[in-house]
Amino acid sequence: MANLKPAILFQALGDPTRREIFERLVKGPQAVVDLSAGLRVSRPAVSQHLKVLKDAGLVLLEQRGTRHLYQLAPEGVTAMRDYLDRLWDAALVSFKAAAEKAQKGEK
Amino acid sequence: MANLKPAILFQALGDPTRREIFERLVKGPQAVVDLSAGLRVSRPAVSQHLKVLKDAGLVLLEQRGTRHLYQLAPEGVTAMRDYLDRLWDAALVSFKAAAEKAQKGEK
DNA sequence: GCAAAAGGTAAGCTATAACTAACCGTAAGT
DNA sequence: ACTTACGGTTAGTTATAGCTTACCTTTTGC
Repeated sequence: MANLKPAILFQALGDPTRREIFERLVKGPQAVVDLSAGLRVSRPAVSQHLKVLKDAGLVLLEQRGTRHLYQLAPEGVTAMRDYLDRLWDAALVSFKAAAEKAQKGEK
Repeated sequence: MANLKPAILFQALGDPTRREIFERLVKGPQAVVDLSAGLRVSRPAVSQHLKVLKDAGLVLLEQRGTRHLYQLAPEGVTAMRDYLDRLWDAALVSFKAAAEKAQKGEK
């Protein structure tokens, strides 16, 4: 299935249009037509962006007849949050280590 | 100062090299020379990336003589986490709303 | 005062990401 | 069966992000 690798996730949300699509899906599942209405890019462009988001694991697809309903993928969001959390923790650790080292050095 | 707007933040971390630089700074403050050693891009490239990260508010600069020490900017990381948290909460809300609506509809 | 070290900036090149236009497939309605 | 709605895919174009090379400034050490 999806990678859920930070590299792919951040790159996917790095594009403004893609992030706008992503944010619109917060309100609930939406079809491609509804999404492209209100966006200043063509419908094929939206399709391409959705493919990127789906491959990244940020979005899920449910086909209802001809309508393709896209919605947020919880795992994608949590994966990014986890990444930032781990990063943050690691930063705190090395910050503490540096502080203690400085203490010893001053003694 | 820094924008701390999601658009800028995600775009900054969207680039692989930039994310690698960012992750290296987790271990603590580092100078440009040290950063570019081990990266397969030139030092000017690293400088340019650091400028982007700094403008985005993800990185702080402290000049010590000729050495420019870069370190993580806590606000940048927390800004991204907050963004994802809010997004997540909003998604939960609309999910609940949709579920209740479906309930009523089935009654 | 001069050389070396560190790093930012400018100019120019290149790869690629994002877009549109055109096309095709499929499901639903009449 | 024919038509309409919906949406994915391809081909081709263009803007730009990222890179290197070259250059300049500033600080430090001798």
